[in-house]
Amino acid sequence: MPGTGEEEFEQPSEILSFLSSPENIPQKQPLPEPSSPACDPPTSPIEDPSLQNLPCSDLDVHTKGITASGSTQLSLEVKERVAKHAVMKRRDKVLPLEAEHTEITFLGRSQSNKDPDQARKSPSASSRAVLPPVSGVLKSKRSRLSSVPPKAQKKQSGKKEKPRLMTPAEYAQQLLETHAERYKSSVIKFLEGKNIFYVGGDMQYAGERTRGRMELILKHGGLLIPNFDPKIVTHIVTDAPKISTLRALGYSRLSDIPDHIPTVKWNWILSAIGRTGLLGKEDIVAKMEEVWYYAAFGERMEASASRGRTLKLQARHDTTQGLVTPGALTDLARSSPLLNRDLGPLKNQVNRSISPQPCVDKGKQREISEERTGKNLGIDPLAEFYAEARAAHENNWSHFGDFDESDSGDIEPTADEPSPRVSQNKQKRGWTCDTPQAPKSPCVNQDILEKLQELQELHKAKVGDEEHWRAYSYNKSIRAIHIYPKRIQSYSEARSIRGVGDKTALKIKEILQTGDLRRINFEKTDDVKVTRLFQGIYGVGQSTAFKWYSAGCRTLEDLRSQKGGVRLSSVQMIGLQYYDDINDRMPRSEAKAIFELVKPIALSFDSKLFVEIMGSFRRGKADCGDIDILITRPTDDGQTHSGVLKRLLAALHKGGIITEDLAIPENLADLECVYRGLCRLPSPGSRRRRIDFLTVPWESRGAALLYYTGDDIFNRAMRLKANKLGYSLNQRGLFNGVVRDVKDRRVKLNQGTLVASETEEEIFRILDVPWQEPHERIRG
DNA sequence: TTGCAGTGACA
DNA sequence: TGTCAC
DNA sequence: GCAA
Ligand SMILES: O=c1ccn([C@H]2C[C@H](O)[C@@H](COP(=O)(O)OP(=O)(O)OP(=O)(O)O)O2)c(=O)[nH]1
Ligand SMILES: [Mg+2]
Repeated sequence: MPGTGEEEFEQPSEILSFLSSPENIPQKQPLPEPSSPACDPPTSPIEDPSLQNLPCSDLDVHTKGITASGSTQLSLEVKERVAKHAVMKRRDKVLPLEAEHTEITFLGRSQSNKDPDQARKSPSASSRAVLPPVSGVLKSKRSRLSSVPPKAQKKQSGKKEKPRLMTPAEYAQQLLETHAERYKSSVIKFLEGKNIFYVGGDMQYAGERTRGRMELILKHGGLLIPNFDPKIVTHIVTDAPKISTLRALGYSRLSDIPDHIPTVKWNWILSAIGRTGLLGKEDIVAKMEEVWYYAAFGERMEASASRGRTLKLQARHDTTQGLVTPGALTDLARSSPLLNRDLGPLKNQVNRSISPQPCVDKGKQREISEERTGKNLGIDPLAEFYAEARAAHENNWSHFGDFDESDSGDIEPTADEPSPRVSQNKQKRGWTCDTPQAPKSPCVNQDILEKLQELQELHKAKVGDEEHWRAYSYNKSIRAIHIYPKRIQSYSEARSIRGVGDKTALKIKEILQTGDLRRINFEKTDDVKVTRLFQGIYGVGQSTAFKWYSAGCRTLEDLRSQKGGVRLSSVQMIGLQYYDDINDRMPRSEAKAIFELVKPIALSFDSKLFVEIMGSFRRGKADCGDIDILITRPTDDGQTHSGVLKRLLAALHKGGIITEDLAIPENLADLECVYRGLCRLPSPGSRRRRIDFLTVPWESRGAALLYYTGDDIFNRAMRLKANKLGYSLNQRGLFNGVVRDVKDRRVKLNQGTLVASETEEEIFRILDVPWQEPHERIRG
């Protein structure tokens, strides 16, 4: 519809001012504009190249207006919060955008600015992760049985010149006998009086990590107990999995460990060491009393908590594993003796020697695990700590100020100004204003990213809170690594990146050393594959998928034939019927074409309607998983958009554009409602596409725009930041003073008072998030 | 140990 | 309420 | 899984 653009341009002032908020001004796209010309001739008949840019002067005027009025409006309190938050703005920010954008539309007017390679990009996290099972299936076989990839073997044989092999107990003994004296040094002996039994990852031999740690224990005044004796030992320090730890202790159950002996992780000591620079011995020792915080096993938390802490962790495990069918099935399918699969690669190692693996000789196993944890940079058991300290000083990429997990920081694409500290070391990464460029998809750590992404997808497909958050966490690690400028070289370097913890760092190390990540194949079991297939059906999630799997279904055909008596809801039937279509992403041009059919119809009902296409389209993505359309209308003339959706849907049904309904708003007359359905271009051979309508009251348009533009991860990050600042953000607005139910959060007792909702920038500004164009709001 | 966004539709 | 989706 |  070439006409639309023109028409909109002449909108009356109120609309104009709404539209001219920065997000709607055609961007002059300073984008990287990667070479490749081959791409994306916008095939849409609607695409009209003749519609050119607006003069950008609007932008300045508008922005000025906003800031002026804004500053007077900000309450002191708010300012303070913002100022406080500004601290974390100093982080080094990088524009995370995938150089993806093709065009930014302005009410039909468009400016195309094609970008080639977006299409190849991995699907955004928001898209339903239904990778065609093929990819998984094909790859999966590979090294399931050969647990030591060739590369690894080569490596080890080449570079290991290990000192004499000793068991941990032997080494501890030796230390006690020969070296104890040398630790009279000036370090704070916060371990004085503590008798520690240390369990490393490997019971057979004391690896370099184990040795280093034992020395540290002694160095800080601890007494190492070579052989566990409950009458002597006061603390058990272990990073090993439950089973190994128990074996080392000679117990068969965690509950056999006497209650007076806290069982803690190495972190317990590590963080105490970390405090030596800051606190005196007293304080450190006091801190160390909070032993539960470092409890090695959730089940034992109570025991460690002599100071009356209680726990829910056990319960949590119970509930997740208590989902009988799925849980049991998965575990059975694994035929692994280990029920707790959360222990990461380290445990994986141990596991291998136990589980029905076409086993590998013990020696090799050991070397791998040693190698992973030590060597390279990491011989030093303090490596982690150094890395952290270093990070805090010279490396602004990671741990920064002591500001919470600044997910909020992630919201910001790049620092508006280089913080002084930042500008010095890291000028390489085109700073501040200078860098409209995403880390290229062939990122230096690409191999790592791919592996982690795969793992993330696998976890996403599983049931249970645990898996859910694990996937969430992977997302963060992945983004952090993606942004990280250098090739990661070691465990400690990985560890120094905010968002990469112990488990992930170990995985990275494995990838670096072996080029592979066994955890992937370990997780990629049959049930996960099938389950992912099922979850590709619209309306089917983890729960249903696992239910069907337990009912014996394995293929879509099984479902069609109701094998095992499974029943599909009507929505799921539609989802199944159009499985391929729905899981396909449409080219941007098609989204546009459909939209351009819809919009005029809506406008024909009421020319003052605001009808825009949102979601990935507005973010400029080259392909869209669906079409998201926002409808609202100014109320200055006393009218509203109430009822238009109903009429619009009727018309679209009639015109054969909408073909199926998936969810119909409760009350079509409300100003705010949501519709979901399927649609198609009325041309032969066209595929079904998902389409969503969202109508909102005019006053909510800013918040709605923000919400509906996404991406989802960006939204969550933004909302998280809002919370941290004491606000609450949703699709209707930004609210202040929301009181939440203590214990059992999430529940709001109070709706709060509206702070902002009419424009996007207002919300950005109050939250002190630098303005970002839709195409910059990509975090998936 | 806790929290990790916040909502609507549907069965 | 749990499940799924945005 | 990560951070606090
Ligand atoms: O969990 C979610 C999912 C979506 N959204 C918002 C952001 C998103 O951009 C918008 C539209 O959702 P959709 O699922 O269509 O995602 P998209 O960003 O448009 O990507 P796709 O191309 O897959 O449609 O709704 C959320 O806030 N949270
Ligand atoms: Mg979408």
